[in-house]
Amino acid sequence: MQDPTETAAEPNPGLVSTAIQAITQHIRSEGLAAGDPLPSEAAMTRQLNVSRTVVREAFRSLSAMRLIDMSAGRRATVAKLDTGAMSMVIEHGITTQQISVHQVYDVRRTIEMRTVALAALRRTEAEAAAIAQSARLMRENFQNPEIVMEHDIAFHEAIAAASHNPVFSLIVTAFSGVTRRTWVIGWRTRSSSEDQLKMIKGHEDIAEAILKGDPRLAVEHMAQHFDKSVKALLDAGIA
Amino acid sequence: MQDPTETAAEPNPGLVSTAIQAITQHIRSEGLAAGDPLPSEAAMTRQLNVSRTVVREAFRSLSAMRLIDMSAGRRATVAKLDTGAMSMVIEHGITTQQISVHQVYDVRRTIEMRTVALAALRRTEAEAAAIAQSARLMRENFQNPEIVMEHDIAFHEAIAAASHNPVFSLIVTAFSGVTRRTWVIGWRTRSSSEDQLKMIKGHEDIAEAILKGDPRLAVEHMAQHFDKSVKALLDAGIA
DNA sequence: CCTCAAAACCTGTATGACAGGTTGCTATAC
DNA sequence: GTATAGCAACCTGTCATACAGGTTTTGAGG
Repeated sequence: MQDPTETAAEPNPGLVSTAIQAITQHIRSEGLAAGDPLPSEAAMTRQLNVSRTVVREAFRSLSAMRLIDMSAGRRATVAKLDTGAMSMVIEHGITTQQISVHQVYDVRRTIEMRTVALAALRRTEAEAAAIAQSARLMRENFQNPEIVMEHDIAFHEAIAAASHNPVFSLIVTAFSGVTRRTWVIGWRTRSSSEDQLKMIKGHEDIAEAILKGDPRLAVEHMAQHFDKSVKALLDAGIA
Repeated sequence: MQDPTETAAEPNPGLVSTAIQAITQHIRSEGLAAGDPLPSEAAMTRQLNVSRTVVREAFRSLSAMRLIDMSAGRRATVAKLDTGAMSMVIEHGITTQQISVHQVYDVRRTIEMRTVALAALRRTEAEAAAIAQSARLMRENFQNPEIVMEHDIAFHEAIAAASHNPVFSLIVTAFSGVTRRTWVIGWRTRSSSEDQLKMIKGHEDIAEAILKGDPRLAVEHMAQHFDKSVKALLDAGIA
């Protein structure tokens, strides 16, 4: 906040940053959509009058953020919306202890209270079925934590998808990485199978409310689910 | 979901992806915090037994996501949490028409209904003052839309900061770019100065509720604010 | 018109070179 | 003994070139 170089762009733009901007600008001005091809590195090299090294680092940077897709031999293409970069930012915040798991859960709760309501209102039959399916698979595999976790994650992502707002999906999916790192901890604090099955029951309740198209009920069950999950993490000592 | 190469890592890892993982892994395993230095490119080159080109593209990619800071002559350092990458993802979604402004506003509304409540509960005196200050500056400059907009953005970011959850700040700030592109449109639909001042009054109401520490009232005013903003955008034909 | 192989083009990676910035050490001056 | 100036070592930024291997285009031959 005090350092102007912090808030403003870069003090020294640097050729690579310039190239990155040129590429994104190209996407914008040409009105490119997902899947459309971008200029080749050679073309960009001529246009910007810089070395291929610079252009390549720019392309690679955009690829790392999953804004473009690169593969050998083919020209880069505009990418479909993807969580890649967001996940990495969140992970980075966690591993460098700039954000806590608890804080992520608070955001998740806020968002999923909304996605579950929207899902109840907007879900297609297929989406309702997919959500219920994930819940069912959790129960069927409840002796194998790893598998239960994956279905749990799929469950929440399916609800986000059923909200029909890709921005919600984006954020929920970005948090999945964190979930993968902490889920088992929460599971273990549910010492008895009874507790574990009760937690799975919570998911089934949510799925049922979505199927019935009852947003109020869905929100209520989701709130309970999160309260229990957060409590489990707190009990395990996760700040 | 159907394509395994989509969810799993890359089909062909690629040396650069490997290097990126190695660097993030280094941060994790060494427990580095923001500001700590990373190995030099030369060191990484030796460790991974790849060319400097590859290592460099990896560093540059992480720099583009703002996970690390690079500058000439100095070794790269672990970066403070920054919105950079998230903003770019959102912008990319908007410009390639994979998400709509309306969808972003729906997410903003969801999140800011929460941040405003948390701010009312947790804000320090200084934070409450900063929020009120932004609202005041909006009124003082209300003839200059550009300036009003910047204070509007600062207002919402200040509220997010006062929630004391950096993840909320991260997301709210990531949306600011979208706001900058659409704000003026909403402003123009408020044809009369009276309407414009009424909108500014809404901000002052929010600031006051936060100062009073009344989350319920704050949420109520925030809800009204968003309802009006979204209506203004809809009137202007923004989907 | 179809098929298939070569050519043209593209990205992935490696190597070497040099400019310019940063840091730390050392030798000199005080 | 201490402070300082300057040099050496190291580091990143950019460029040029080369070649391997994948992809698309083209054109010749059937």
